[in-house]
Amino acid sequence: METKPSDRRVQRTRQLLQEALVSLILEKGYQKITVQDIIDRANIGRSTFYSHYRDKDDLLLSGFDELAHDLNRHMRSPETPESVPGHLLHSLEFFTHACNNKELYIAMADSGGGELVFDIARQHMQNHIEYHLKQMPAIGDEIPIPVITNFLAGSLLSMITWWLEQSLPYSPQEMNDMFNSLAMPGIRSLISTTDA
Amino acid sequence: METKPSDRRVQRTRQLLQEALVSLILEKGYQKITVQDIIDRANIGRSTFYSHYRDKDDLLLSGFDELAHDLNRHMRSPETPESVPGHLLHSLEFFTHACNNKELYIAMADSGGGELVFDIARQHMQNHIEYHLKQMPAIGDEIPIPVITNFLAGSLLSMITWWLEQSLPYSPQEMNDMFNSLAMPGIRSLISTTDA
DNA sequence: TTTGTTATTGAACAAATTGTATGATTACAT
DNA sequence: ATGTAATCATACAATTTGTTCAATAACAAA
Repeated sequence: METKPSDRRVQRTRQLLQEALVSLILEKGYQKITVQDIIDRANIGRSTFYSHYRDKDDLLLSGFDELAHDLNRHMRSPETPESVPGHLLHSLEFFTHACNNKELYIAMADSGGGELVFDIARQHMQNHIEYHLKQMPAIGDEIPIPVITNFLAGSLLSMITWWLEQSLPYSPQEMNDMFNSLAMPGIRSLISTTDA
Repeated sequence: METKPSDRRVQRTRQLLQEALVSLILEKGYQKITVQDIIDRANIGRSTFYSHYRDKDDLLLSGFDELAHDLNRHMRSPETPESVPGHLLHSLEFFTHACNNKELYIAMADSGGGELVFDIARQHMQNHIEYHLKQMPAIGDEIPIPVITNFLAGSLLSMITWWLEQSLPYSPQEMNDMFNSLAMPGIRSLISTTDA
């Protein structure tokens, strides 16, 4: 894939807008940001903004999309073996990715953009988690899969958010270990041990 | 506490506004609601609205406050014994309260008001959970209390939200049982069993 | 350098929304 | 019947939004 020559200007414009948005979120929170604020900081014309994005929301979500794609790329790279004893979810990838892109993550998690982004983030996580759950040894049917999935995605998302708000007081590995210590015993207890 | 005679009109106005907001949230989502929408539906004058509430947010949060107070009242009523074997958190109260006030809860959890309300809801839950955690037999210090608290509040909140979005497919008791099956094993594993 | 294409600019614009201020009107207790 | 307090209706300036359009700038190809 070659980038067309004329695309460079476009890309530069989009990047300036994204950066402006992120810095503004960290300053005053997403809700209070106005389109005028964004284009002022980015030095971009008003009509140019609206030729690229429909909305303020559109701009935010496009940034989130890139982030999600990047995360997916890291997820698929099989650096981590499939079955580490206690770590069945590859949750470490979430923590490290959040750590490596903390400004973006903090901006996303911060007041305002929240709700919009969180719904999508939870959906991503649930897809990922569901995939791993299905690879696990037979899980009893006492608790429906969607409930388990939601439980794991919710607690993981909550821990990551807390971690970001606290300015990353622990390493990704430590956070992941704690998450697994808290969340996985409940999951393991569901695995049918009747065949042993 | 007697309600002053002139307060009745005030109360009626406030209630009309609250109800209008809730019904509008369920229709179009909080974000897209305008103050004009609210006062139109409630048949309340513009200036009256602003004499009661500073904002759209203010109106939303005032409704949430009432809900939280009501929940606290139920929490304190000692109908449920302090130490049910597997249920150390009184999490059942959350589920039943959500069930009894589902319209309000759904409106609160629904797209838009989310972020605002969720921060406060999580804070309430964390306070409650922290109280219960401190009453538990010595918990090892491998995992800091705030992490545990956040984990529990996050997963509980996530499960309640999911439950509401799915239109209450299970009973409060069932939901609570599932939550405890998933969340508590991780907590129990932290309790120092060295003294047995 | 010249030419043609495409992105960006700047300004102006209507529409909608916000929060405030005002005097008239209503509800209600005494 | 009277007085107080809440509500109403309307108007208002200030922001914000998203669109339009002609002028300008960037850039590739000739």
